[in-house]
Amino acid sequence: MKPSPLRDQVYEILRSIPAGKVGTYGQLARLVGRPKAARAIGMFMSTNSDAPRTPCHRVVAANGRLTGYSAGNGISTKKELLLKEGVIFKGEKVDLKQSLWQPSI
DNA sequence: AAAATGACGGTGT
DNA sequence: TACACCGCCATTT
Repeated sequence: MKPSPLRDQVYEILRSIPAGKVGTYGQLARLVGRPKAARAIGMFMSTNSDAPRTPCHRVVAANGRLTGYSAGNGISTKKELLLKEGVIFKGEKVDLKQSLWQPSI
């Protein structure tokens, strides 16, 4: 993948999300200074080559829904991973109320 | 350079 | 709660 400063920055923040917690695309977008670039952030995840290194599976939609995953068996694998890390699920969605990552304020 | 694409978010009905 | 629409952004063709 071609190097992208913004992508690298997103990955760096993504690495700071602890196991058992999840972040949202919009949240990451905001942290990199592009509050409305959630969509672009999603593209960075899809093109991620650092799967094991970057916990891209800890990123979910703002409503807690798992919108995609490039590795394993897709959403299923992503859900299993999060569940295994201790993330609380509410049906098909993540219980953001308890598992939403809260960046340093 | 312009148009199309996609792992989004918010609002309205 | 479910579905439809619009707005936004970076990457790719």
